[in-house]
Amino acid sequence: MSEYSRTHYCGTLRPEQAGAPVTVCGWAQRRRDLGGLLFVDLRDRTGLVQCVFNAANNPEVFALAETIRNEFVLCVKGTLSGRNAETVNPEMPTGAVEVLAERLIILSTAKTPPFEIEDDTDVNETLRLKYRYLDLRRPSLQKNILLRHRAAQATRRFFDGEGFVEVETPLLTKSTPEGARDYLVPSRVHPGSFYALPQSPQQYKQLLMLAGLDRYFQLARCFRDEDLRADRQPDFTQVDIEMSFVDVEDILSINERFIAALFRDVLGVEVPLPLPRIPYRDAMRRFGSDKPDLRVGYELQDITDIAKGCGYKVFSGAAAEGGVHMLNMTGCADKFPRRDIDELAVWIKNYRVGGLAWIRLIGGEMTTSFGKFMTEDEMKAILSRANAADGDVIFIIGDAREHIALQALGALRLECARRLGLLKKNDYKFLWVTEFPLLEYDEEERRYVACHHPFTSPMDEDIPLLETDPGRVRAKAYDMVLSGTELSSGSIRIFDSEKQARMFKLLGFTPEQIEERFGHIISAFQYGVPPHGGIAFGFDRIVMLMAGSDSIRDVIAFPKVQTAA
RNA sequence: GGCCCCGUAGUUCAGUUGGUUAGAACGCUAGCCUGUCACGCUAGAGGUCGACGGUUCGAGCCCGUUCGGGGUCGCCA
Repeated sequence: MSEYSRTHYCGTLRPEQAGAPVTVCGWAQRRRDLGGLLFVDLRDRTGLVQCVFNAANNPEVFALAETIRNEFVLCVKGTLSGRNAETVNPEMPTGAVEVLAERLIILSTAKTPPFEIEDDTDVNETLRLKYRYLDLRRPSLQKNILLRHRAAQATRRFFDGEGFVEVETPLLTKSTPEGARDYLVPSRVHPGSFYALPQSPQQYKQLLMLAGLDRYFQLARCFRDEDLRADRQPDFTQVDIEMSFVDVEDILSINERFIAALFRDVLGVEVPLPLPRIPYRDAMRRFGSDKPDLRVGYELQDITDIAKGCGYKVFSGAAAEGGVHMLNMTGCADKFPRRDIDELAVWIKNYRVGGLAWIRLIGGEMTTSFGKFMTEDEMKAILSRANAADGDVIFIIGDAREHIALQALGALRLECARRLGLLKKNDYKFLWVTEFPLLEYDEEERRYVACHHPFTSPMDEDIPLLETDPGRVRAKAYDMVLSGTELSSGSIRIFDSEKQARMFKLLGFTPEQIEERFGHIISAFQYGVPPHGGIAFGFDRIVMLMAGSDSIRDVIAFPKVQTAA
């Protein structure tokens, strides 16, 4: 035992231990010097405890204590003492006790930190990241890191309990064929060649199914060389899962039980199961998003039929090729005065739409941005479909590209909800979005590309459409969504080599490209493939939402900034 | 790559129409103080107003460029 061997953590001391000799170690949070009496709040990861230095009892120790400054690292030996009733601090968990210091070891001195190590200081994030080791001393970040740890352990417990095997897959891999940009690592052995860091362990986990591991999981580090967002880092962690002899139902069932167990174990929050399921197409039409936020009640409505051939050229033009959609913010006309609507009309252009049409019904009067172009009947049809009443404000967006109109209106729905204060942090609204499209047409490459990845299985009933109408084929692909954030994404894989060949052909790969990019996995698939599928959760995002944080950086010990530095 | 926002003591901010020596709070330093806990009191130090250029008799403030940071769209199989 060294002379500074700790007997107790600071934040754990309670009156029951009074009278005991204690040795506590930590950082000086604050010093209160009353002349002959000196108080030091000592901090470790469990919290604070007050240490008392008394000049009358122990002048030498007191003299040394007077040199203590914030963030000095100390070892204090003494006796734990219950405080007199009038000196108890009810604000602190350890407020009923204090350490009467008999010995002090200053283990390390410290410069004055560039910002105060406290939760309620709102310090510039750049500075906090520069001194991340100091930032991480703040209780709120310590709490987040601990929360992340508990979430990771709960994840391992759950999947271990369900018979999953944790397998590590390589970080230095062959470049993946499609998707995000890879991070590259030069090879010493093969000059001019590069390893790619994995965007996900996709092909490895499928090989593990071929290998007969049956149920695999991994807390997998993944890398994508794309621009950052508040909820996106180039270097992140997935809860990666793959299962054999399953179809969509099995995957959804076990993974919603996982998320329920996680929220119960870590937060004490009960997630009602089964989670609601919304097919992708409905999600887009009702919410203008493939990750709808169900904390918001307002839904979109399709008025393409009414808009078709109406007097307003903007609508009729959009309706002819794309769609016109409407959002009635019922009873919110007074919350969105004309000035705010004009502001939203400018803001919405970010979403690549031409503008925002609106109807405002207030005080028995109707004002609208487009009424003069419509017949009375056309206007009535819109109001009737909106089930409009006095006090409503209705937004309408049309575009020749229907998904653009829907996405813009979906973004507007969320922006309105944000302004109305409807997005509550502790309101956890989960759902599955299912039946994602298998393919989408890439205008630049002039071919269909896989929405998910080229191993995603089409839905059985849509297989006949593969060659005739590829854009309409739905996939056995699903996302779990929590309050407007995509938590996970997965699919059932193709395990039939004939079907896989059709898929590659559809994607426009030449035999040479297929051999070069997927040759390895295709030859593996000739040796007995179980039906299999999986999913991957964005672990950082889950923890971010659990922590009630707006930024993924708050739950990563050493995050990157927008320039990926 | 596009759009929007931010940049003034160590920190968080204020700074009038462009006008003398750029302020406050917290923090820091020194002194006093034996029951504080955001201790108190007294005194003090601390600024290239992100950088560069321009307009002006005069710029923290106006204009341009640029750097750094954030949000977002594109992008993210």
